[in-house]
Amino acid sequence: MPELPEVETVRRGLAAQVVGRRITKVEVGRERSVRRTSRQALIDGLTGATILSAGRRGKYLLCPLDTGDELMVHLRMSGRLLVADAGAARPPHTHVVLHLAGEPAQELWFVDPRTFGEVVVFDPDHVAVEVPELAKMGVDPIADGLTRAQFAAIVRRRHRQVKALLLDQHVIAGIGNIYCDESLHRAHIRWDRASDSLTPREITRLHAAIMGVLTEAVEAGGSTLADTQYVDIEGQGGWFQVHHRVYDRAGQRCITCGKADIVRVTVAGRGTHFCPRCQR
DNA sequence: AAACAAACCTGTGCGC
DNA sequence: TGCGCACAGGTTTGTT
Repeated sequence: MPELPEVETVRRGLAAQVVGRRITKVEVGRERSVRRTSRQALIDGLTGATILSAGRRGKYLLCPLDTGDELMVHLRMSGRLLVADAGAARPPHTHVVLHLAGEPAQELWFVDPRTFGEVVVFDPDHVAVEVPELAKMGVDPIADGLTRAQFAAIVRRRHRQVKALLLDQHVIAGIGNIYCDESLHRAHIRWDRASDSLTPREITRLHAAIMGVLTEAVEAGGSTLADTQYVDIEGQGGWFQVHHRVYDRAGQRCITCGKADIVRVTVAGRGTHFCPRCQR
């Protein structure tokens, strides 16, 4: 579910509400959410620790602790982080609860119906062993910055369908299905173009589209679809979905050209939305 | 190297 | 109203 803009919105919520607070107690309901290590490892690693900051790399949330360890949360498809007053009724599928010291006492809930997401505490000195994908992650367009020259090198160096390339977290970190389709539409490029066939002008357009879409989506607090699955740490939805031009608009008239209908195809199991007239 | 299918799970929305 | 199927913001693994 959440892509870079949604995870960044959650990160900002953590920075505003959770950073600086001490974790007084940890509850783990469903062990699957902490499967990378164990229930006990999470409890031992977090109890008594203070959260020093809230960072993000791609779709990974990373919070250094005063113990020297680091808290990592990945929301995957259906994960949510919510802050609530201590003792408040918890929603279904609340698998991890961190009790936060302070006035008022609050709780940070990890809620995840599909249980693809995970919570883990790791030692950053052993990141390559404990969270190996972090070491292999590509450039984050917002956190790291991504210049046109860097982007040009990335697309020219490989021969891949451009959609698959944009979704590959080892290459560029943070773009998911929504923002991929929206960026390709904004750049007027079809999903199945070979990355090394893009002209310099197309590379310029696509780079600008990615940076623009992601930046605007972060400013909008991300996208909350009809199922209202994604919400920020206070339970509020984002509103970038009102700017979607292709995602989830199959069969509807293209807003850009006004002359063709949005087409949806399945590529590698992912719904792919585009305008056959605008994108070539 | 690149592309696809399946796997991991639960919930929802749709057609019948 | 109920049933069964398709599908969902992600990532990994195995197979062509």
